[in-house]
Order: sequence, then structure tokens, then C-alpha cells
Amino acid sequence: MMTKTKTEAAKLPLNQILCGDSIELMNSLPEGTVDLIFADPPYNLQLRGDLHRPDNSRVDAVDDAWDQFASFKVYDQFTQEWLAAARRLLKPNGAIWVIGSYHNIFRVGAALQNQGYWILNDVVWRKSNPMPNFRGKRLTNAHETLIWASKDENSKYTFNYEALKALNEGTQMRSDWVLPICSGHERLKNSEGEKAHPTQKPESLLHRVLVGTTNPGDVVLDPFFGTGTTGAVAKKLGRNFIGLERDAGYIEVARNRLGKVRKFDSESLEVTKSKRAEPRVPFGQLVERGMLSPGETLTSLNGRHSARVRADGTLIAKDVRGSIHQVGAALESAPSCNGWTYWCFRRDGKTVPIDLLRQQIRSEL
Amino acid sequence: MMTKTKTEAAKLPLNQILCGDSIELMNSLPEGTVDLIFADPPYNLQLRGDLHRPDNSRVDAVDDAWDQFASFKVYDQFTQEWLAAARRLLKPNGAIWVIGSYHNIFRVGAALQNQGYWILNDVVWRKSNPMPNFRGKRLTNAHETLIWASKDENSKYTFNYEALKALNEGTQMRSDWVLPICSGHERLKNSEGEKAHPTQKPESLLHRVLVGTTNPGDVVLDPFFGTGTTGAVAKKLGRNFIGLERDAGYIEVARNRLGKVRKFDSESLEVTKSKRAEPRVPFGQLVERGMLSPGETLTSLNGRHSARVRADGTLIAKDVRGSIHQVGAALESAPSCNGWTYWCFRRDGKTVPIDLLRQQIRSEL
DNA sequence: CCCTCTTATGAATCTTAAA
DNA sequence: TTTTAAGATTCATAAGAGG
Repeated sequence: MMTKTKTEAAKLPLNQILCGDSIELMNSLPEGTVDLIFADPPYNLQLRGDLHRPDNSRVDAVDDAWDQFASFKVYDQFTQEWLAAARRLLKPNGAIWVIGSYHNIFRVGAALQNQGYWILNDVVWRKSNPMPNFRGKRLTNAHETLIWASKDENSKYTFNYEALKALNEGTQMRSDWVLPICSGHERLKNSEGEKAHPTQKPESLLHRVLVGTTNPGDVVLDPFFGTGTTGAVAKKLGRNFIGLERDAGYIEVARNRLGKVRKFDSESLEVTKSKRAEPRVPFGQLVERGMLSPGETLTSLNGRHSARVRADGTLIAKDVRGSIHQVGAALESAPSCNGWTYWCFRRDGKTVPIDLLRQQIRSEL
Repeated sequence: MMTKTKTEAAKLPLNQILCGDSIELMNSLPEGTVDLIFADPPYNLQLRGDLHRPDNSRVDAVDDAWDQFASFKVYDQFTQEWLAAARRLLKPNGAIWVIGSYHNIFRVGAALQNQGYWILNDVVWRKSNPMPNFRGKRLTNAHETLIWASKDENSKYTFNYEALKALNEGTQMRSDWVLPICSGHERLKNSEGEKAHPTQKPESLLHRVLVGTTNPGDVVLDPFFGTGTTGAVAKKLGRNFIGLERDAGYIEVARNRLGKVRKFDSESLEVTKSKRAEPRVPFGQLVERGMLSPGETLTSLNGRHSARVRADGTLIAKDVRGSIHQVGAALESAPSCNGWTYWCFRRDGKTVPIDLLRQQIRSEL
């Protein structure tokens, strides 16, 4: 295990925010002194005109100058430079996390690999409450991607397997994390009541990253500090942070925020257990999974009606088409109907409610 | 809309598997003739030595010769070549899906963008039953990533929004798909009872891809056909497939598989249509047909505004006149307004949206 | 204080046929 | 090809207002 001299470590501006260009600042810090880097670089969204919700309200888009790049080539150049500066700072056993979307993450991932970083996992942050696709032209963009990589293939990176397992109610932490976006009181506001930063990340995300891949006392550097989520969670968890940020306004918000943060009592790092509701199972999944086939006939529990399954998970009966619930309700002239218990299928000569198939899927989740 | 001549289309080997090098075979096919490409390219896994479970049984890893690449450079070269050949085959409004893991997907994504493909979504296949990480050194690798991209930025790609929404029981389909891995009876075995292909994809995944982004009769090409999941689902769903595969053994398994597959009946392949596909009805027709009378008053859905119908199918309100949409937008100070759902008329003491009258006309067409 | 209803909002590459 | 106008389109949360 290599360790740096006290002199070099003393040069580290621990638990401070430095104002300036990330790449220049990183190049001015002593090499091989940082345990973990968490980076939330500009995504290069390339947005065009305005977007309105169906209720005609305007979406407050990320149109800040810092997210504008002239071309992929310019963006790649920027990415290569900051990743190289970051790698120089890492201890031999250090690691990096980078978060992004499909606009930029493929370029970031390829650059990481090209520079000798060793990808350990890609992690999907599945947002429980993403913004919908208002025009119905694409899938709801419901996730962002994080890449976790060590400095090189031989790094003995930090991974707190048992801690993450505990966070996940006793089973191995997976590469997909379901967490809500940052909203409500957690979302920092400026004096006008507007959001202080357009892309503030939730503390729950950083909590999982830092608990899982750092130890107390480690040095965590964030080159795109923004309003300081990385610093706030690091301080709570007893890690040291270094924040780099170009925008003085963001820094002011972050300093104010960090001043209010207290380190958790080390004994009381209690695990917030997520209550798991019964997962919703769309009827269409039964069709996709081949448990029911398009064209197959379902019969109602009372035997009075029948309907046929379509490839998109809707039913078609005499004069009616729609979801299992809609068609059931229409045929019974009822205001509503629980299609799961109303409709039955035949297997091995027996008539069975389709709810049985839903239970089968739930048991697999 | 560009369409190819019968001569060119006739050259397409529909619903066949061609044996040989994917890139050479693609280059031999007529350009601009394919609606959708689904590709599951080699992953470049770079596994170091054998992997053993805690009980010392050996994991049957993906270590076949076709998955070994000397370096990222060689892999990138290969990727660029097959993506270019694929792009040449696509119709102007065609699209591509590529699936991969963190070992290769970042390089594939960057190459797609560099070649002018336009990324529409990245999709996470969240496996409900992944293989755990036996050594407890990383997170359980519980997902794979798919990229959906159109041929270029201006392609009018196929997206069956309503069908996917129906598959998801009425709410927008998201970019994270929870589906089980391919196992059990679906997993093809060879004569020794071993799995016939190391990375066979579940049919449920292809079902969602093909229902969502193709129409019946479309041509779907898979350049890494393997044991033919793409072909099997395409055949079931009434799409045409072209399979390219180098390994004669896989082809034999796939041919056998496809021989047993039957197409679902056409009616159940019909999918919930989007309103955009419905014929346009000029508002003036309602007046011409006497469903509304000139001089009659319409009120807005929120009850705040009213306007009177004129003989030419325009509305007149305080200070504004124009189409149902224009007047609605002006009164609400909104950038746009769907007049069909905004305006209501009175019949038999009830207030009804004028869209009801449009539906009446459409049902007569 | 509790419950209900309304309003606001989030890293977004978000229309298309007809003239 | 470019321009114009029709008209299609949202989910989960949380805060705040009102009763």
C-alpha cells in the first residue's frame, strides 16, 4: 500500500471549495492523494426549442451556458482532459464515479476505458418519479447511468460489500438503484424561490456511493461541485471532501448548505429501510413473457363473456377493446372491474384466473 | 416517402438465415431496404481466467473464440464497420437497436453517435433473476443496456406509443424494462443438454422492441442472429426477418426453432393506434352537417370563456376570431390549444366536448 | 389537526400534414 | 423545399390552499 508523505497530504485543501476551472485546479493539487472522485459533468443535452407540458406550462430546461458544446469533438476533448487530470490525483487504489445520460455517457465511458481506468460496474439510477415524455414520441427517460471505475485494472478498490447488502435488506446490492429525484425541501432554492441549481442530485444517491465505496476519513473530490451534494453527504458520513466549482453563485449556496450539515453520530448511521409495496404488474407482461399468447381466448369468471388477447396486452371482445379492466367493466355494464380476478384462461383442462400468473411474476421479483 | 423498386426489394432474402460474415453479407444486400435492425454484437468481455462459484463449480463464462478481441482498437474497428454496413441498409426512416453491457456498450454508443445515428433512448433491461456476484467484490450485475437510435436526426421513426402504453397498463412505457432472463424451457439446449448459445435473449425483450418500433410487414434484420430469437418473435408478430450468422451450428438450432414457430392471427396483432393516425376532420364539417349551428355558443372546458360559431367554421369571441385552436390559444394566452377537447356545446342540458361530434363523423368514415 | 383538492415541477436531444 | 396551421400530449410527488 502506497501512502503519501505528510507534506504532500498537508497541501490538500480538505473540506473546502475551490473556485475556478476544474482541470486547472486538479492539475495544481498533489498527485496520488485522493481516494474517490465523484463527478457530475455537463451532459451536453443539445436541446432545441421550448417544450411545453400538455397543460401548456413551460418546462424549465437546462439551457445554461456550461452545458453548451460546439460539437462532439469539443465535448470529447473536454472529457479527456478532466478525466486525465482526475486520474493523476487518484491514489493507486483510488476509484471514480461519473454520472450521465445517453447524451454523454457513452463518450465518457469510452474515454475512461481508453485512459486505463477499469470499469467495475455501470449502475442505473432508476428514478421513481421522472418527468414524462410530454409529446409521446419516445420512452419516458426514467433513468441515468453511473459508471464506477478503479484507477487501473490492478487497483485494490474499496467496496463495502456487507454495508451495501445491509442497505438492501440483506441481499446483494444490485446494479440498478431505485431512488426518487431531488425535490421538496431537499431541493435548494435561491432568494427568488427558484431552484438554485438545475441538476441537483439527491443525497440518497451519494449516500449509497460513499457508504459503498469509501471509508471514514477518506478524501472525496468532486470536480463539478455545484451546490455541494457530495460535500454534504461526505461531511455527514465522516469523509473529507474537496469541491471544485467555477460558479461563485453555486459556491455561496454550497457553503451555506455545508455550514448547516452535522456529521452523523458514528453509531447511529441507521439504515432507512424502504418499504416495498406490492409491485405493479402490467397485464401486457403476461403476453410479452409468453404466459398468454396473442389470439388466446379469456373467459369471464361467471362464464358469460369471452375476449381475445392482443399483442399489446389489450383485449378485444364484441364491440369493445381496451385493458382487461375496461373490457370487463364494459361487458358487465359496471363502473369498474378488477380484470385480474374477472378473467380466466384455460390450462390443462382447468379454468384459472389470470391473477395466478400475476402472482407468479411477483414471486420472481 | 422513398420506396424502393420491386426489383430491389425482390433481392431481399426475407425470412431466411444467411451464413457468413455479417459485414460482407450486409454489404451484399440492397441499400435502403430495411426497417429495423436488432443487433446483439459480441461483448468483448475480457474475462481473466476461469470464474468459480463459492462451491467451486466453474461458471460457464462467455469465453468463446468469437468474443476475444486483441484490444479496444480492434473492437472499435469491428464496431464501426458493422454499424456503417447496417446504416447503409436502413431505409431513411429506419432505426436500430443494439444491446450490450458495460464492457462494450459505451464504445458502441459513441460509434453510433459518430456515424450520424440519432439516439432516441437508452433502455435498461433490468433482469429479475440475474446471476449474483459470487465473490462479493462488485455489485450484482443485474442489467444490460439497449440503445435505440434512428438512421439520422430527421428520420420519422416508428414508435407505437399507444401500444407500449397499453403493454404497461395505461401509463407511458419507461426506459427501464423489468424482464426475466432467458431460462427454463425457452432456453435452447444442444444434444448434450448444454445451453446452445451463451447469450440467448428472452423473447419478451424482442416482443417489446418489435411491438413498439415496427409495424406488421416490416423488414427486421439481425446481423448477429445466434439461435434466432429475433426471427422467432418477428415471425410470431407478422414481421419479416433476415438473419445473418457465421456459425453453422447456431443456424441449425435457429432453423429448427423457426420451423416450429407460428404467426399469431392478424387481428390480435393489431395494436392500439395513436390519434395521430386518425383522419383529420375540419371543424367546418360539423357546421355543414348541421351538428352545430352558426350563432351557437361554445364554452371552454374550464367554463371561463365562450365563443360563437360562424358559418365558415371559425369562432368569434371577445376581440378574437379564428379556428377553434387559435381562439382557444388566444383566450388562454397559451402557445397552443387543442380546440377539439377545449370547446364544449350543450345538448339536453349537458355540456359535451365537441370532440364527441368528431368521433361521430370518424365512425361513419 | 386532519383531510381533500389544487397547483407546481423535474438533466428533455418531445409533431407533422398540407399548402 | 419552406412555411403555415392543425392538433396531440403527462406521471409521481410534494407543497399549499381550503374546509
